[in-house]
Amino acid sequence: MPADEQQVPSVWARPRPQRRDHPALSRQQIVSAALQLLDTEGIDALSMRKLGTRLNAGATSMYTHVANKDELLELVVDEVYGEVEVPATGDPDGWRTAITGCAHSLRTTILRHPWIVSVLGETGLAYLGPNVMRLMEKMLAVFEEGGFGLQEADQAMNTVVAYVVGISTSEAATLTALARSGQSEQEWTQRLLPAAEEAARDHPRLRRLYAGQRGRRVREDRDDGFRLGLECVLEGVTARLTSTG
Amino acid sequence: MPADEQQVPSVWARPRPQRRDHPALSRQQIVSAALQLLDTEGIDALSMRKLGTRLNAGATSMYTHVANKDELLELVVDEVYGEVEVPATGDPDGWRTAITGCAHSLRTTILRHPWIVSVLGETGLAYLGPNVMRLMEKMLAVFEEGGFGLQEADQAMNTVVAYVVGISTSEAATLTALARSGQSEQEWTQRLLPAAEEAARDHPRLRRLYAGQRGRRVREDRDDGFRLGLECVLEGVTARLTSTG
DNA sequence: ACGGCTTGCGCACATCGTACGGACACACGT
DNA sequence: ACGTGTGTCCGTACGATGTGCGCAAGCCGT
Repeated sequence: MPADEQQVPSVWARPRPQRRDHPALSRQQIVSAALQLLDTEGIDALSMRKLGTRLNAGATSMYTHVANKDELLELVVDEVYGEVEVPATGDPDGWRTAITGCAHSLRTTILRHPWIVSVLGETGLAYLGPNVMRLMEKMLAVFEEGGFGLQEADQAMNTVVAYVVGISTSEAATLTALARSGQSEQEWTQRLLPAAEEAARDHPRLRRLYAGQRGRRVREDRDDGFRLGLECVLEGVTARLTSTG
Repeated sequence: MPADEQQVPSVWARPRPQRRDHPALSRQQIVSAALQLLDTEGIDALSMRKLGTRLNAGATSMYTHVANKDELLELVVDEVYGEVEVPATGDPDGWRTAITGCAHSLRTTILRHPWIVSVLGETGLAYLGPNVMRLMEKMLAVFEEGGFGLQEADQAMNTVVAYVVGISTSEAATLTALARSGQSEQEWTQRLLPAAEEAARDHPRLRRLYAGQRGRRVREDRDDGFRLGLECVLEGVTARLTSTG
């Protein structure tokens, strides 16, 4: 070993890359990094090793802060639910606009993190994360202030959320497929349309439907469809679950 | 032994374990075996190797009939959608009962194959499988016979399906978690309830809700909730998308 | 000074999807 | 009769994954 090894400190002499001045990793950091990785590269790209590298950490270092990958995903999902906004209601008639706002916020949140729908089927919504609890409580509050009883508020919430999640699942799957294809939405639909028309050969109604929307069905159409469907759901909820409806 | 023993020749005389008289594996066989494996052991248990073993085949033999695992999953999903029944409508007012029946069939189909919801987020509903196409066409037909225009029928179908898929996603996730825990539904909820109440500490409405359903929320309640929500959705669809509503 | 506690990490293992090339049985042109 | 495909099956191998285990190293109370 040379004497002047301090000049270019050899790996051995290095004063340990300041190890434990304070914990270099935290659960929150891990969750944030995972969220970012998921958003930029999709769900298939999330591996513990890659996540570790992002955090200048070893692959298995996360296991001191998180039990396993599934638990990490649950944490990230709850983090995402924290982004959903529930407008406050002023007057008793404001519940419908508040819930409408909440539904839109939920949808855009899901579409901002499209990978989430391939995790929902495993965690469900009933896993008791704090942000999910907060969201549910707020929605229940809105319905109650709107004159719903607790049971009816619960039923209404479940119905609305189911609709939003259902629509968003299908939309998010489309978004993911589109992102994976690397094409623009125009190219993608143009390339897919012949196959769709072929598959609809024996189905006249589907053929008419496709023909009617040749090249369309872009974001604005999906937004309108969502809005209209939501109005249907709220209409029915009003009619069946309130006395004033 | 009869003279025509060539019909059942001895094992040794048999002309090679009939290799290529006709292909030993078929796409349909593979899909069926995969479906059975998924139903009995869940989505994590589906690996190409295990599937091969089930079929007395090598691990990579399936790739002559199926491009890759994702494509296999798409095929299985379409197979499952083939189980959904759409009752026929006689009179123009029958659309609502027909769609109700279809919605129930869709839900029970999903709950019979709970793993499917963790695949829906990747394939979506718009992947053009023949059974999905047939299902959509039938639903559109029911709505059209009920007096809906094509656009309105499409909108109504999307709304109803979204609601059903949304509800079923959450229910299927619960079922999967329950199956993984290996406990009975009673044990499971009993064990989870303290955690739920703890998580609801700062959320009075959720606390009341949990208190009100101590130990309940079993299958009958979920069925009733689904039915009621579906009525809401159909009510709104009637009101907003038909002229007669 | 010393021993426990917490945090991070290198290594190893089992398992996964699947690319590749060979083997085998048939169909067919010559 | 004999090559020459052609379609089917599988043994092997490669890279990647989740994660259990044990060690190292700083920190803290004694």
